[in-house]
Amino acid sequence: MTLEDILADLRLHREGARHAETGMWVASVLRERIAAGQLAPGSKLSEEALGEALGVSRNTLREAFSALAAEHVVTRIPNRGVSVARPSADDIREIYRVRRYLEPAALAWSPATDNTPLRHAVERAREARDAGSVSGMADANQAFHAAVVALAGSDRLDLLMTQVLAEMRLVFHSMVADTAFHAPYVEDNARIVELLEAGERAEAAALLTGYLGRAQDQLLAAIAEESSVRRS
Amino acid sequence: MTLEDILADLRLHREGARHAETGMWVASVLRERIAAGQLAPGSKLSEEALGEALGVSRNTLREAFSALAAEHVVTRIPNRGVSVARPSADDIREIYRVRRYLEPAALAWSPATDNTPLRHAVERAREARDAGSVSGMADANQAFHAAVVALAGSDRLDLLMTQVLAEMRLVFHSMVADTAFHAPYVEDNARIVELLEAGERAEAAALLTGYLGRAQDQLLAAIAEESSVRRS
DNA sequence: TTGCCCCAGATTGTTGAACAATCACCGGAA
DNA sequence: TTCCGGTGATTGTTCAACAATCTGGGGCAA
Repeated sequence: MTLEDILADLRLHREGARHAETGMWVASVLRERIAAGQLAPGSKLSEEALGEALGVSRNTLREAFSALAAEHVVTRIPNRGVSVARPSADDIREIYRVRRYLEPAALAWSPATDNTPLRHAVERAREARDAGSVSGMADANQAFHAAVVALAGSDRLDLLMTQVLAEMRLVFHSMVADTAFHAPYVEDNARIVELLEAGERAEAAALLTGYLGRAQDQLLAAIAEESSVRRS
Repeated sequence: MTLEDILADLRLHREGARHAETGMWVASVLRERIAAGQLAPGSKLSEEALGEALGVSRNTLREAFSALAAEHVVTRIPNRGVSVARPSADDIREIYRVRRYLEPAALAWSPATDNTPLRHAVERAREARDAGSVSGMADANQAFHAAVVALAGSDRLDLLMTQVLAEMRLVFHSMVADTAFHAPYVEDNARIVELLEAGERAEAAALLTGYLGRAQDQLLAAIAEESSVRRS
């Protein structure tokens, strides 16, 4: 799908939401498109073209860009505009740095709460794996990790995790996704839920920490591969 | 100092910073004023008055407001404008929820690094305490907790902590600050550094967790007191 | 008097056009 | 080839206007 097609598609969304929060509405539309991979990492987002497509003024569009830039969904370079973020190796390291503190802490120190969301995510991941759906597995996995952080019951931490997971989606979009990457983690997640329900919080946290370290290394290797291919 | 004085003072700052990042410049000026307590919690920030005072258009000012609202420094109510945030009891609970996960995690799981910033903050706090400077103690304490999170080496977590601490300053501004509140924590912080240097990370984290819980309870009690006084 | 509706004034939300500043590209000179 | 300078395109910022919404108060009925 070319960028022209995307713009044409966006033109169809130009209904409601006039006045009061138009900027945020634009931001959510773009966020959605980027998360779905319709706007590939690195794509330049022209103010004029997008504004015309969404039926919104450049000023309002700019407000949306500011919000997305704060979320690292989009990269803004002064006088050169914004483009869909393309996470670097350093970005991946930073993402996992955040996750390696947030997720084990939530597992280890949260008050006992309902963890059906965790079990549900594991179940969905198994179904997706058995159906051979890569995107299904990725989605279920994201839901699992979001649920882990949600144990802490903090809106701020949930928001941070949401943003980090959105950036993770960008990472996946800029590399080839295959079943082999996601599959092993399905049962790791299941094991974490077991440990958590057995009250072995420290062990659950330790397992998760190790697993996040391995995932990071795998991604970094894949990214290195990818970029050397791109160079050749 | 009346709001009129503040505006007059701001008018003097209208030099440089034309083009390229004016919006962020305005945001930083406001952030500074709010952190210093010159703009009290609850103050309404009129677009027209502020824009005129800073010599900046309403559109640019709006961009600054968006940034500050994302940081919870300012509260934005649609069609009713923005005002300096006045943290509620729930906000305080949320702040401490974030801190009770972030800070112990940084203590417990960070790679061994240089912790002279921690020692330095403790030293500054002791000096401020001995000099009877409440604001000095508050500043040193904030520096200590920022340094704790900085152990993790994550820009994102640092940023989150910075925002949380900025909100803490607002909490202090909306209540009477006294020496008795800050003093006991000076030696607690010193003890945490000792434990950390002795390699007793888990103990350091546990001490911090308990201390944060107590601080939260104290603040909630103080806020309840304050608001009942305000009502009478 | 008390409570409610509705209206005018003020403020915010959004737009479109304009100009300044900066960048990317391209052709010519050494 | 490499460097330099101009030119067009895009972004950064301002301004003025209008639409939408809120606030406060006056009049009206109970």
